[in-house]
Amino acid sequence: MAQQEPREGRLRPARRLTLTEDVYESIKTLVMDHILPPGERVNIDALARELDVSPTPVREALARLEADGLVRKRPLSGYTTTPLLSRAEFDDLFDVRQLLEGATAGRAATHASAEARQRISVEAAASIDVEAGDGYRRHAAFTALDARFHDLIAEVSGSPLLRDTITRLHSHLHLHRLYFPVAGAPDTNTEHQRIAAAIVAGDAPAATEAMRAHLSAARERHLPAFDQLPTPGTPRDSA
Amino acid sequence: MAQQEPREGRLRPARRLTLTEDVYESIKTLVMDHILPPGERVNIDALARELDVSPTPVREALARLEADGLVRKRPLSGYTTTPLLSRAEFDDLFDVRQLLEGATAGRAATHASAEARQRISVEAAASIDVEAGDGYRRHAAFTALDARFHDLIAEVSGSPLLRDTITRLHSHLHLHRLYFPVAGAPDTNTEHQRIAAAIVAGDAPAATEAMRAHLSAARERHLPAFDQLPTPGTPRDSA
DNA sequence: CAAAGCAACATCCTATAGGAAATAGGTTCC
DNA sequence: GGAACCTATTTCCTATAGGATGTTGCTTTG
Repeated sequence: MAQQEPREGRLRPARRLTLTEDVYESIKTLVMDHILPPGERVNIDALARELDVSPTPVREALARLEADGLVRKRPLSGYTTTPLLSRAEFDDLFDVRQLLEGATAGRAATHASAEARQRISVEAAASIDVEAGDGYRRHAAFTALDARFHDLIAEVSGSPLLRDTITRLHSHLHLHRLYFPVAGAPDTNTEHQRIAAAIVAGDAPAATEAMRAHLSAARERHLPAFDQLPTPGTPRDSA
Repeated sequence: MAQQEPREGRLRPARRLTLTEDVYESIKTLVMDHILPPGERVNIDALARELDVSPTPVREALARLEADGLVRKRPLSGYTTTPLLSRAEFDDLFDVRQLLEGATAGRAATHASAEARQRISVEAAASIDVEAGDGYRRHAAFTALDARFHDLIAEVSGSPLLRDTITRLHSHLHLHRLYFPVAGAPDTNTEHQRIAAAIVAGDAPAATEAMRAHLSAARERHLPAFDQLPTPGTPRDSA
């Protein structure tokens, strides 16, 4: 576990309405940031002690996270964090992203309000100031910005179902290797601006194509992560 | 006291490995079959008594169902079953289905094994014997058959992620009005066979188009359900 | 007669305890 | 020396009890 705070400091910042909700967000962050390593066993009691709550809300939060695909539950053996994406799963993910997000970009170009187009344009332009910060911090900021841009387009597409589906997919993306050098930030910004321009211009086919090209390029940028680190596939999936 | 003997009639047929899993399936069936009406409050204790288990596994199952979108949880007010789909949500659902399932049909046509094509062909042909049975029984059988056909194509498409996504969508479809006269069974069979033929022939564009046309027709067939019954939108969503 | 305030109720949420199963380690036998 | 068996520990899973909160119905007042 290796969590520094022994007892007094709580992980969750402020009580929301229900404790379970807070625990859910806390564990989700733990998994997303790989503080709980992928493929690792998750001890319910230990986690409950760590968060200073009873096992019950932890169990409930874990059940939700299982449906989200962030943890797995083997019937009589407890929970484990979902293993890292294999090369095949990663390719599959980006295939589906191209399909879904290409559609959202096209829909956004077709029927989006003027105010929405403005927001997209601003968001794409704001991608510049990511240069600040260093290392992990910089990477986290970049990832968050990218996620926000894609989610914004999904929101504007006018299909709540499509947006939810894509959001779910993005959670899976975080199961990818988080700590690999992100070299293509400038390229990403350029591609984002191309997409934004097509949407603002109302050119649906161009927006779709720009999005698909962006995702294709992003896939290529992520690819080296599979060669330079050990255990490319599922580390300890003994099921 | 842990292994309680079968008291009265139990809802779940046979213990799987974990009690929570059984409870999850039981509640899911209850919601799918509208035994728990859409938009209705779900009492945890009452449900636990009904299933003859403690509230804990019920709570855990409900958490999973919430992630599935079958129930909603209002922070300090308990769980409610998801309201019936509104017209807009229904249209949205079929838009996304056309996008996703059109893709699966095309992919199936492109790269599916000979054995898989055979299975699809058989499944499409087997759609005939639905004529037996009466009323609810017949409708349930037809729905199950339709779901199996679509799932089979998704499975053969070679994209696990796409298949999972579609499966999740189909759960939402069951939130639609379950008890409306299904008049277009023969049409459905014909359309299914057209799709199957295109996949067997390896014609991806034709398979995609056939699937999209099928879903478009199915949408039209379902449409009257919105006119002949009360509360077309969200009945009691006071959030 | 309507609206606001109050009180009782029902329900959810959290905590704790005990039983059952699987895993891991050591020992014994081949 | 290796493999299988047995035992002990750890962990999960289920059940029950108590505190806190939202909701509902009734009464009272304008």
